[in-house]
Amino acid sequence: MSTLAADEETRDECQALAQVLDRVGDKWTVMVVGVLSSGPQRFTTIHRSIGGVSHRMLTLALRGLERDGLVNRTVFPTIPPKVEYELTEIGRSLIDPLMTLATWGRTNRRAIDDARARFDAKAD
Amino acid sequence: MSTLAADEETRDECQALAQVLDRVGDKWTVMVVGVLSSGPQRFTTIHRSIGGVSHRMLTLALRGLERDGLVNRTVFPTIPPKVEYELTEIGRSLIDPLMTLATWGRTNRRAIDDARARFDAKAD
DNA sequence: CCGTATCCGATAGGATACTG
DNA sequence: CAGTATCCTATCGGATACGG
Repeated sequence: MSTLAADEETRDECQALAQVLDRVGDKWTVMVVGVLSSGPQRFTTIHRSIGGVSHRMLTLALRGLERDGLVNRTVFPTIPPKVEYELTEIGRSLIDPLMTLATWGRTNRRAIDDARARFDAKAD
Repeated sequence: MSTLAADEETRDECQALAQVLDRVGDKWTVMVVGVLSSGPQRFTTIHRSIGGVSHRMLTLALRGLERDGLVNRTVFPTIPPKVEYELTEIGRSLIDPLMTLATWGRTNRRAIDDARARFDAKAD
């Protein structure tokens, strides 16, 4: 079987999928997961690694991940303060599904860009 | 290996992933893919199957998918007009990656909801 | 039946500046 | 260094109505 919403049971799959996208479908969250997949990182390190993300949005993305239990936040009460973020077990379990999607993207990027160009050309 | 952005090569993965989410990360697109995964459907049928989507947003979602070559649109010049949408080969190839994500969501939904509740409780 | 246009509110997201 | 608050803009998305 390879359908997502053929029957009642798979309708549930769509809901689950929608919830996942609600969590990681924003502009920066998956980037954060990607950066943290290589190990614990400090705020500033993440910030530089991603590049282009505003201070504010990175904070929000990290809060969201922490709230959902995908990321652990550890504060070292030093001066200046040091805060480390790391993926939790469940956070790490998200990497493979995301990799699957990324692979699909790399495989089909060219075809999609071409289709898009053709579509836009027809639209004059 | 199980990292997303450890080195330069995998940074590319993140870009690909970001592009995929740009395409399917909106509120309704994956629902449409889900509905169409069971075969060609007319506009109104899709509209009813999803439920809750506005006429306008469904049109936009379908346009986007058509533009990217994930969906074929066929117009039957009858009166009243009949328009059928179906996944293309590349569109169907997206189903499995999405299923992987959906499965992750179903598996971890409970844990995430709990973590969220705990986080919100602490925040008073 | 299908598509588009218009209007409107809600939210995402950037820039900046201020605290500890 | 890390987090928060404020302001402002652009985009998302719903409701409605009209055209083919």
